Amino acid sequence: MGRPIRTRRQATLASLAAELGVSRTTVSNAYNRPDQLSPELRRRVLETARRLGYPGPDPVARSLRTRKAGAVGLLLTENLSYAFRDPAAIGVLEGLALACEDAGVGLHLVPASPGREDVAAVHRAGVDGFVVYSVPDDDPHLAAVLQRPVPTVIVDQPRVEGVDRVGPDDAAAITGLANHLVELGHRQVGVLCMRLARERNDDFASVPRQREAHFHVQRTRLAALAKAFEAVGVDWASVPVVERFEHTVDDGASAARQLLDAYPQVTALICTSDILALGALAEADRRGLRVPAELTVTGFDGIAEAERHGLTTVHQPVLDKGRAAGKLLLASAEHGAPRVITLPTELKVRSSSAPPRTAEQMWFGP
Amino acid sequence: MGRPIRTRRQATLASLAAELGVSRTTVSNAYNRPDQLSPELRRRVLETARRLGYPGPDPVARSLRTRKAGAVGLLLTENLSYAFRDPAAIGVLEGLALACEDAGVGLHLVPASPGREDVAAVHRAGVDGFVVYSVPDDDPHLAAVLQRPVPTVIVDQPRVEGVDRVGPDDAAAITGLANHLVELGHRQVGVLCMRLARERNDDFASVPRQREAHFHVQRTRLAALAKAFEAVGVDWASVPVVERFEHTVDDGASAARQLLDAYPQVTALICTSDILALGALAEADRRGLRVPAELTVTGFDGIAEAERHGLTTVHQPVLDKGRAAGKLLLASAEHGAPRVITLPTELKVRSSSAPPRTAEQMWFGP
DNA sequence: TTGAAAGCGCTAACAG
DNA sequence: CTGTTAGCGCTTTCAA
Repeated sequence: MGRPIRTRRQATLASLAAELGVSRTTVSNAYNRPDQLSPELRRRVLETARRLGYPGPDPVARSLRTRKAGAVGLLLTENLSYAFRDPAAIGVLEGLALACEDAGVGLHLVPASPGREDVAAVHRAGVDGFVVYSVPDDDPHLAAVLQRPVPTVIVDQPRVEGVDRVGPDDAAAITGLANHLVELGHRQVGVLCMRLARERNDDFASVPRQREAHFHVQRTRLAALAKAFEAVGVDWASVPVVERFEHTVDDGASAARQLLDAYPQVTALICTSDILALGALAEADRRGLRVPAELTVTGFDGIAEAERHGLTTVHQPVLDKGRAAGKLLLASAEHGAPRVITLPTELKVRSSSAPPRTAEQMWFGP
Repeated sequence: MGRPIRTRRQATLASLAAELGVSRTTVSNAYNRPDQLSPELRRRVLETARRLGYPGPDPVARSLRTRKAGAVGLLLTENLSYAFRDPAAIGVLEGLALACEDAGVGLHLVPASPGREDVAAVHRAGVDGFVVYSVPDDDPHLAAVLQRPVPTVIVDQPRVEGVDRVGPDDAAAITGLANHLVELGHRQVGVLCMRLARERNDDFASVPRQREAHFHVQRTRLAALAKAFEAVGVDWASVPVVERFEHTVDDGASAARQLLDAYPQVTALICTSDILALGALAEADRRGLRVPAELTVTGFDGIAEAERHGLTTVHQPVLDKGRAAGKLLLASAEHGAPRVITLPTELKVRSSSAPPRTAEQMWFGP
């Protein structure tokens, strides 16, 4: 509650109409179509409403009748905290919220705990459509969303046949980054990536595991990296890839540690997110490895903190991504072909990447 | 849309029941009370549902019937972007989202643009209660919320008679900070504060303006500062207070510039938020003023970045604040007295505060 | 301008 | 375990 005792919803539109001796239509019009009745009558209706403590038409009943909930649902998988701690996710959320605000509709965050397979929350959400942000291919909540007879837009992943999608061209984006490293001369690289499946594996990821990853984005980026490096003769099976279930700077650091401990010869650490890369930078610092002189580190996303740290990365317009998803959903006219919006990305070469130290330099110094 | 042509909601619970030759109750039970019918029958119901493309009970209709929307509304005033860019606000949002997730209810962000007085969105939101986060005393959206017959919890501000509230003890918290500065010997201080009213004033704020501020938090903090400094003989009317409408690091910097240009003798800059303080720090750096040797700067909130910059500040548990608000709202049993949860705060003395330089030091160096 | 009729789709007693 | 009965509170043709 919050305020003094409030008797349970006393007045309804009907009781108000009765009190006034007019029809329900008239009262309804007083609220929804002011031009449909005399100002004088309207004033009387509203005043009586105030006197009776009638709070105006019940939003749920109205929604049932109009078949419009006035809200869009947002499905974020995994612990909500990650969404609120990753600047890239916050950017998407902000963009989406902005689009909703422009349209005057609410944004309903669906409670989707990872553990509790609480698909019911999806069924219970009174919304006109869903935006699904970056979930695994086999997410049960996503399945539940797709069952609902409302429009859906997926951001980033997964790719579902026939469903609208907004996201970057991951393969192209990371290929550009890989080419940058190839041109610099890196051949001994290592990769730090985010979770590849719903089951935890804080360890090296085998090639089959990479190929079968349940997260489209990671799968695509790894595949593109493999292709780019194999094109210059690198045997991808020999490239160490370390996976982390949680997406934090600390996990990035521990992943870098695990990788560098086992493969000290690596000259470049490619991270599939800036958060992980920031951790890698911290770990390099901890072991006294100079970046980029002794180790190149790259990220992905282009968050503000990456810029402050001079991280070479791929920037993607997260705010626009969220906004585009919202607009797409809200513009959902009946349409045939699913729509796909591919956002531009930009390679940001900064001070964390440089040519690898040659063996000679290793011995005689730079 | 998103997927191939989908005929408009064909099946309903009733049509399914008819098709199966059972009553609506039975179908409803198949979804909501599995233990109320034979597994065999339930299986048949669910299978037929799938065959007919029945997506399960309509959430809005269910809400109307059960009188439970399964969501709580969140009213954030002002441009949404500020909420998503202030770490303190994000923390509150995260805590609230967590509480909602625990309870399995959705979190509905109400679109409340500052300009467009779109109070309708508040009326349209199908929610079981509202959390209002930090809005001005005279916010029309808040008024609309209080009109709705659902529980409400206010976070931080304003204080409304009879409404549940969660927040820190601002006066006590900032008094602790003021005493710290007083003990260090500061008497010539300046203040950087956030907006004091809904109309913009990016300039010095007169004492009357401070006293009549429409934002309870700012008003309280300024009053407490005044009291603490007047207690040691400082004439508050002579203390410069610069106000900024927007809450960004850049605005903090420009405010600091404006203040220091006019009052170069100031030895300490008290900022009512870490964001503003971070800007002040940047400005001090820009003009070559060493902190804390030549200028003391303090903040409020205790965000992570403040810690990285060694900012002396008052820390408040923002995540707990959001979570507490959610729990309070969701626990809303009928109750008499409004509840108030006061969160603990902690003065964090770090490296941005030190005794003021004496005149002697000014001439002869430290 | 105003009113009467007809549900939107579902759940909750309660009785069988 | 299943069905019958009654609305939840509102909007919306269509007439008057």
